[in-house]
Amino acid sequence: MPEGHVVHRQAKEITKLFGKTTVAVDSPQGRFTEGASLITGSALTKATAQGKHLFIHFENQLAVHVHLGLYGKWTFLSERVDPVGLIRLRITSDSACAELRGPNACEVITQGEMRTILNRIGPDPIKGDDPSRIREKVLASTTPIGTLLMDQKLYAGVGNIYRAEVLFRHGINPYSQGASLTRAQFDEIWTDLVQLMKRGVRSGRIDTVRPEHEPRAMNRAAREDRHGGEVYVYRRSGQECLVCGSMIEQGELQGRNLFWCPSCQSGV
DNA sequence: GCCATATGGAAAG
DNA sequence: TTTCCCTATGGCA
Repeated sequence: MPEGHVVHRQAKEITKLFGKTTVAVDSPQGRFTEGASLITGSALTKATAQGKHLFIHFENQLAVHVHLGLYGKWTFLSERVDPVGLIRLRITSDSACAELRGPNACEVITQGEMRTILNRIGPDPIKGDDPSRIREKVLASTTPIGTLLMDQKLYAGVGNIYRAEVLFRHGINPYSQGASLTRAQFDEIWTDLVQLMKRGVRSGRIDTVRPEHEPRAMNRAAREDRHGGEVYVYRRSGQECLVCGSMIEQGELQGRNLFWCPSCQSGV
């Protein structure tokens, strides 16, 4: 259940474990048996990520496109073991084994199909992409910024946690229209996402609390939640804001949980 | 055992 | 805007 930073880590891990290796691919669950037959025996060259999409490239020019969705999960092992649960895709080499459960998407695609997918995904802060092509769209939009941030055609890799946290860090109300932001605010948000998400790639967790608020945040995340990081508002509704002490609020936007501080994020 | 929940996204209406 | 799909887990009987 990752946001973009985790997918980038997984791409690196898969490349490290299996890059330039001829692997065996199978589907213990059975739903990817046909796809597996198209690539097993071909050398895995590398894995790459754009936003939350993962691509595992093979020497025969085919690739496996994986999107984890809400439930998907990779497990990396040093050797193949008896399958536990429903394993859609399994990659095995002499020295490693990767198991994939519950993905939203797991399919073999051609180079052309990969381009089609990449073309509909927006710039990715983690890759250092240029946000200029989405700046005017956001600044002209009557849609809430809290919705725009979750739109993968605009902000590739941003999920519910980064959305909530970056808006808090800039004092922006999630319901403010994109058009109500200044150009400077757009740029601040983007720059901050680049830093936060790159840090997430390095650490494997989402930490958004600034050093000066760190003492109040210490160990809260570990006690309160299991997403594995220290945050200001995500899943902290009903608790005190780490900055001003107000109660964090919870709402819903596009069917997803939304968290914000009504005091710190009262303005645009 | 049963139920609610989850860091998503696409299809259906 | 609602429904559906994918799977595992934790809380509660």
